[in-house]
Amino acid sequence: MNKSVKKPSIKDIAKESGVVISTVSHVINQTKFVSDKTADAVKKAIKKLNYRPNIIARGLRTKSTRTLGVILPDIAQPFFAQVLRGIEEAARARNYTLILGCTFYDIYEEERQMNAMIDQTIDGLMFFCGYDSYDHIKKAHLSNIPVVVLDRELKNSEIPSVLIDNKAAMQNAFQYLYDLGHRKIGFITFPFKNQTTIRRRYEGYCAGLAKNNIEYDPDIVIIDDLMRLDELKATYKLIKRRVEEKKIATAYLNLADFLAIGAIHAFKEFGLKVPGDVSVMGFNNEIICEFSDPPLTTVKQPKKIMGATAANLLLDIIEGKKVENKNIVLETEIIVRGSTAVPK
Amino acid sequence: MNKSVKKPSIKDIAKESGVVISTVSHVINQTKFVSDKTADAVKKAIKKLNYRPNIIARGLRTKSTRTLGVILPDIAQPFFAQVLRGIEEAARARNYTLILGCTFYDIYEEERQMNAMIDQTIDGLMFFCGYDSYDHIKKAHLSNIPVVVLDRELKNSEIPSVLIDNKAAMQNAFQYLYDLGHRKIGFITFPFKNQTTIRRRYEGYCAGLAKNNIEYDPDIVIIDDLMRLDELKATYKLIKRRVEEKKIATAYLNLADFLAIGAIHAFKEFGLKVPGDVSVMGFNNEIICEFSDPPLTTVKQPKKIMGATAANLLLDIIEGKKVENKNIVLETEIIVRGSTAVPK
DNA sequence: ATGAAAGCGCTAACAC
DNA sequence: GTGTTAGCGCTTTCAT
Repeated sequence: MNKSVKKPSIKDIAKESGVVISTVSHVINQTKFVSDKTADAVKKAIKKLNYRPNIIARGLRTKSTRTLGVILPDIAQPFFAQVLRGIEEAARARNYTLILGCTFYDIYEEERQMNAMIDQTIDGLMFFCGYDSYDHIKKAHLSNIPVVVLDRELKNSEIPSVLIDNKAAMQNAFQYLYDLGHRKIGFITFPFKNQTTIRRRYEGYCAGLAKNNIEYDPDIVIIDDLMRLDELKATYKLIKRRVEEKKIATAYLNLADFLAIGAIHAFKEFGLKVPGDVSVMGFNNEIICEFSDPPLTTVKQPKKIMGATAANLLLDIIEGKKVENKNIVLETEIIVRGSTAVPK
Repeated sequence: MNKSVKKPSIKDIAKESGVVISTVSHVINQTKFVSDKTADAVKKAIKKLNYRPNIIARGLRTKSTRTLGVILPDIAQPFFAQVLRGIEEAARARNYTLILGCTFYDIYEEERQMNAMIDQTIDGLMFFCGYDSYDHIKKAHLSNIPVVVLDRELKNSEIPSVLIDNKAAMQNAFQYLYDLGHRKIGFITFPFKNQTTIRRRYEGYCAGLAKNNIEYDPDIVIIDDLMRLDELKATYKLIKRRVEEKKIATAYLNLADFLAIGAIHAFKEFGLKVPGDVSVMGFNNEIICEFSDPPLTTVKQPKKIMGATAANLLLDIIEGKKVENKNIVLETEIIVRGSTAVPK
């Protein structure tokens, strides 16, 4: 039916070029000197049979597959997708392939997939944790498989990490609004039980209050799990109540851009002008910020750079390069667009 | 320094449990009956030494790695991320792992990465093509590696595919606007040289015109490469000119949601009300549609289902199941939100 | 400069 | 029901 031929192996090349397989191996890997004449013959045979070495077999010998594992909660979230893009480019530039696993914020999946990847003898692992449970990561690290954690820092451990200073970034955002003249600054977030990244941003908000001697006002802090990406309505309801009760700040910081945009929708719906009546600020600088009306002022995370930095750090470790700093903190930046202004 | 021990192999388990390695293999793979007693001993040893089989070695023997390759242009685009999510879930449910490659619309990368994956002896390959060049895919298919193509159909080939009917979907969208009362319906798109998916949508627009006996009016068709995701300004400029020249339709279909949202921004900027003065319709039903102001009426593609369908199709083929339909066309649906209305 | 051969960890055919 | 063994495709040590 199909004239498809078995993939040629190193043996076939040896036979074709009249040498022995180890010689073929040496010309492929340039691991020993081979005379030009034989080398040419081998190369010709390789081309002729369209031979490419079997990475699996090589991996079995060398214990390296030039493959990196990436575990993250949900590829459909733009933040992860962007970071992954940075990882992908960096890995590719150094000739590594990526294996991807999504955990959907399931801690058991995290561990299960990690083990599955280790079974594949990946050369290293990059981790976005869904929650603050790190035992499995520490286990991997202890059994000598190189790990880099993203977007989180594992205190009191030797585990390398790449992240931003979420607290400082949010405090800067607070200060930006304060310096604009705002004194009633609110905060909108998910709950942060067991999720350090979220908690750190909240701490940044609180630090901003403290620094400027403003008292914490629960009326203008919305902490609710209902405001999921697909639950714009919940955000409406939460904000509607505050508007009706006139418990509204002159400006709101948000855990993330899409929360901010949900809030903007709600404010507009209830007759408040953005930024005229209320300023709104996001976090992450997703593409969506530019498409919002008004465009969203936000805190920019260097997402692609974060990915590339982590990948290169991991590869440096794998390749035994000397790395001076294993806990890299990247800079953030406030991107001013149209959703913030001086208060009335 | 580190007390880390070599990973146990099947030999270690054999020794520990006092049997021979093939027996261990049989209890692991349940490939032959083993007496309860020995099986228990083996299982105990496995647990004790925390043994997990080396997938690489197994792959070398069995020619199967339970790994699927996915090649797509850019993971940071929500459409691909969503489809990938469907792939991931389906693959995981059937105990397969994913390898990911991004090509960034580089046709050489497509082929390079495909080959790299085949070297890894993946069990099958899923492909989003950046352009209409399929030779490398056909080559893979001919050398018997199972392939499924997404979002595109390879006419006159045996290659399985999963996609929507882009032409019909866009024509339906046209009809929706027509039935609303619109007679001047415009179209905004990227150029579609060598990109079938885009061209099919354009054809759907034209078919809608033809079906309703409306003449093609170049004044209200915008075909331009400048309107990239990060180029909101280009969209402004393109639309501004039309507004100034009063060459504006009462409704616009768009190749994709973000183009539609860019258009909405521009229209609003130039004093036109959406949907009062002009209706706007997107394509894809990204999350962003809900966050737009007004929320965007659009054509929904079943993205996760597309991914899952493709993954299951591929796995059925790999596992030798009988599949009746290798070219699956999924249904689309018009999602009505606030950006469309009857014309004034 | 090239060849022979062991062995990575596993599966599967075959023998007992 | 369990054991023996060949071999997947490759790298690498050692001989020549």
